[in-house]
Amino acid sequence: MKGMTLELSTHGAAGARIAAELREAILTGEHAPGARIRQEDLAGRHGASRVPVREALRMLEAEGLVTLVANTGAWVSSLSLAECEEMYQIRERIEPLLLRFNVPLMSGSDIDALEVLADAMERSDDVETFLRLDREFHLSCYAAVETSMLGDMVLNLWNRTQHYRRAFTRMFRSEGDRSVHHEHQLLVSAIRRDDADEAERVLAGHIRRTRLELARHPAVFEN
Amino acid sequence: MKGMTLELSTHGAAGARIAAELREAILTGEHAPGARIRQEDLAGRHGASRVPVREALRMLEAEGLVTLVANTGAWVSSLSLAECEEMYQIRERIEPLLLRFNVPLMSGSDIDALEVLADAMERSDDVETFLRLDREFHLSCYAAVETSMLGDMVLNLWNRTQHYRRAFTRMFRSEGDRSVHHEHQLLVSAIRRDDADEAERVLAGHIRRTRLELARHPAVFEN
DNA sequence: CTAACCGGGATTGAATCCAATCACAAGCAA
DNA sequence: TTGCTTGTGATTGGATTCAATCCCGGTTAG
Repeated sequence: MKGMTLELSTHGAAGARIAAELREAILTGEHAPGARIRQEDLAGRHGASRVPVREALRMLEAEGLVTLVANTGAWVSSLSLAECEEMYQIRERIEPLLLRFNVPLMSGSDIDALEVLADAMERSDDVETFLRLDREFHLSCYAAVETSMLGDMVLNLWNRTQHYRRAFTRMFRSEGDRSVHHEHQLLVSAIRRDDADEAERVLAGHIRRTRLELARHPAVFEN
Repeated sequence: MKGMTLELSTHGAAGARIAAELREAILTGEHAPGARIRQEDLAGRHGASRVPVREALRMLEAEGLVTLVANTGAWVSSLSLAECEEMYQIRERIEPLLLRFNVPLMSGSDIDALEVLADAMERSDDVETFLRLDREFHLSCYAAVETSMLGDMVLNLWNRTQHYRRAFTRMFRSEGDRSVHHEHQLLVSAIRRDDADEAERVLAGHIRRTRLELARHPAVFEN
């Protein structure tokens, strides 16, 4: 009876916990690309030693969120416009596939929830809620299929480009782009009709248009 | 003059070095899927302590080559047939894209080298050389574009499925499949004509056919 | 005979300690 | 002033040490 299963014995998860919090801090923008990450800081902040901190940094490096240089330090990764475009091109190829896997698995209420998200997003004016709803909308399109490596890859691509999506939205959202919402509606409609082919086409076009829009605003990647 | 730049100051690279050797041991089949990996063993084998060993394991876990369970241990990752098929479907979508990036960058001698590989592969009878040449042929199709994350993703997919490609070849190569060589020739020909669209189509079909062939032989994934 | 229950050995996880490297500023020479 | 050198403090890399957990026997009660 000494197991204490209640507090889910936190031994053996320190690295993962630190990685999760640092990942969150990067995704929320609390740590911007290029920011230096000091091992001692992180260790202190989490009440741990530097050993699990270094494991966490290795994990985030593998995810591409952190860049490590031997004997020198760790920084939040940055992307050039070319790299970001490459990621969008990859997304354009694989997200439709993931969507195809999901379409036949989604229930009516799943799709209703999707529509609610799309509507809420259309009405949102705050940048952060817009970003949060957009992310949730798209990831919800892929939530029906249980853990798959394709899902992990897509999530990772979203994470690595998150900062630039935020920067873009902050700078150019005022030039309001209605077609995003239109495409989201088309996507929901195709999913509801169980038309995977059409859903794939709409999603690919949506990502492609977003990429072209981004390429038209290289200022997002300055400094 | 104490710098000793000759022996490229090995400090700060122990984890990476161990990871590279373990990765190689997994890819060559020296460590099969399911095999237990003990930290102390690896540490002893490389004359290092367990700290860099654990970093190496984290890296390989992120690559999907190793599976870690907290407080329990590390094993060489295995794949189910379904997971392997998923990876082939992903490859079918993204390798043509990577090929498209490369086609316009390849020189005449690059393409000649490709043809030499295809011919050598056709004449090979040993399983290991067949595998090595097949891998080299395909990866050479992507070698012109410098380091890109798409290239990393593709390489990773090849690595994770390497063992099952070997198992398949060992079991069923006798039922000799000529269309592989035919498709390789078609691919070289399309690249030489600088026809990226056709190269994409041929490659996607090639990967797709390989996947279907694999799915027809689930015995590869037993045990 | 079966199944639950210890307990020791093996193994992993994390903290501490020491070594190696780097960034940077002060000093020096041209 | 400008550029190079040098030494010192800050920071990371790796080894050692200690703690927590798990695996797997044997043991014992039912």
